[in-house]
Amino acid sequence: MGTPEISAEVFEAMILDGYRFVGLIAQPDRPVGRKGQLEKVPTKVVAEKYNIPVFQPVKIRKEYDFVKELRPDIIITLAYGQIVPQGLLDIPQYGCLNLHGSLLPKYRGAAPIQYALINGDKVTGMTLMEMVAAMDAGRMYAQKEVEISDEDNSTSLFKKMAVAAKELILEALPKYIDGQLKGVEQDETQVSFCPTIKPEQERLDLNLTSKEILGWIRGLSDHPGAYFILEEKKLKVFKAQIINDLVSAEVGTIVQADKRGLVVQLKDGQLSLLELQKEGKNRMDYKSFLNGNQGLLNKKLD
RNA sequence: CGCGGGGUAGAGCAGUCUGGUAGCUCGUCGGGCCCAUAACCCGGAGGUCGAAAGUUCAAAUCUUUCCCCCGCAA
Repeated sequence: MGTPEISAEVFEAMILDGYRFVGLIAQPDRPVGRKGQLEKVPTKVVAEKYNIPVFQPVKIRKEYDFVKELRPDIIITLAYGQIVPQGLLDIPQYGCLNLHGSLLPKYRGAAPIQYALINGDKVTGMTLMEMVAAMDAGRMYAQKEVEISDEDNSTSLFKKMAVAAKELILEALPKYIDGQLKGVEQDETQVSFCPTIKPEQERLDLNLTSKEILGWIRGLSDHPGAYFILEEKKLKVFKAQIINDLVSAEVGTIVQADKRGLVVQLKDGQLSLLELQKEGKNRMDYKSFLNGNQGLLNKKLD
């Protein structure tokens, strides 16, 4: 069970490693883009390539009887996107395993990879765990750490996590089936959550510290992108760098706008904006942006 | 028929309302200045103005149709 690109990668790696799938469960295809055309979810593309049956129930909570007929030995889940009901968890004889994008018990929930960046973590990882009714609360069978570099953003970290997820499942699944993995209960005192990021959270809050703002920029880049407001319009920032801890102007003021950089004052330092996109325009580097947007010095972002 | 912005030199933009010599910033090439430079000065190259049709003496600009890109919403 899985839906987005990272799920598709791991799915295909398992197929190529010799695992036989009796079916794929994914979220329904959704209209994408301005034309509202339906686009196949990434895992579905892989499933069709290998002639694996695809199931896309609108509400898995109610529609899961078909799974009994598939007679799966085990169910593997990665970023499916719906809560899986107990009735479904009870079907496979070897149970249900979930690949989660954090080092549990930290970051239970929908957006663990983004939150690792938002919080400026240096390390995160994938956890292979038992699925239970409570979200991401089951026993842990194996983990694989992933280092986060300063250059990482959401896109690059997802790629690293996909690699880790492939390695983890291919190493650990045979051991699990042989009963070699005992599983460890999660330390409930260390649990933290990372709910879905809402659209209003994509707007950068000038009350935050420079590190926190940089975290949001990295966590939301390349998609959907975090933004400031400049002259009533959204100004997305995809890449930025903290250049010093000076405070020489009011927070939000553009203190430099020339070929050396486009720099905004934050409450505890100055942030150089490197890749931007104004509403209705293409994404570009700061030099191009400044060529077409002159006179920005001393203006304010909100 | 969901709402909105846009397509002009390699890049980013102005010019379109009010038709009349193709403009700005940057890059690039050549030269100069300097101990030196991403700084400064001088000069050059580089455009079928997204496409097609129409109106006009004359269209980047007005009319019509089409193509493509982006933001929002889903």
